[in-house]
Amino acid sequence: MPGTSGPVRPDAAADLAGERVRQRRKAIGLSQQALATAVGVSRQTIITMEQGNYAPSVYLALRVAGALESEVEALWG
Amino acid sequence: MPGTSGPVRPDAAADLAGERVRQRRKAIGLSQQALATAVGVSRQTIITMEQGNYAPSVYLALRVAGALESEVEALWG
DNA sequence: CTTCACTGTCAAGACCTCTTTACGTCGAAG
DNA sequence: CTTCGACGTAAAGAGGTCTTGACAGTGAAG
Repeated sequence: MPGTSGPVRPDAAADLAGERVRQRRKAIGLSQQALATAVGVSRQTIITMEQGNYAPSVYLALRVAGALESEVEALWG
Repeated sequence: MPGTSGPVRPDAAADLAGERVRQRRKAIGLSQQALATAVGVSRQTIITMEQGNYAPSVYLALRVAGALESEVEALWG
């Protein structure tokens, strides 16, 4: 019983994905709302995602990576 | 209200990811149980994943991609 | 025929993703 | 000082992920 239940979360190390997403978003010049709209989710979702300690679905991750002109492995790997 | 709620799922087209995972797993020569153990989840999770219509967390996707010597974008993109 | 590995189905339960609404702060204008 | 955009927090609710355990079908091997 790894996590006992619930979505698979980040391994040991920290959850740096959120910070990477935030930096990439700012680099692209998008507001949280703009990114949210671009990937089709609520602003809350983006906020939570950047806050870390959050495991989005692969599909959301793929969309975000796309909107940020990056790759899933680069942001969450 | 895109999906109204719940994890972001695949867009329009079919959910071919499951089939890709299955083919890659067999190509590598792993049983569902072996893959499950390798990525640290239950066999049920692998079964459901190959069945399609399922949106794993990015982290699980990354582990599966790793175990199958592939990439997230290649399997779920 | 019995055994065993592999695959699949069903189901209850714990924890989580994502939504919507509402409210609070801060800095940059006007 | 008021307004507005961008960010943050809180909280309730629908629906999903992942777990465990039990049970069943298939094909290969003894």
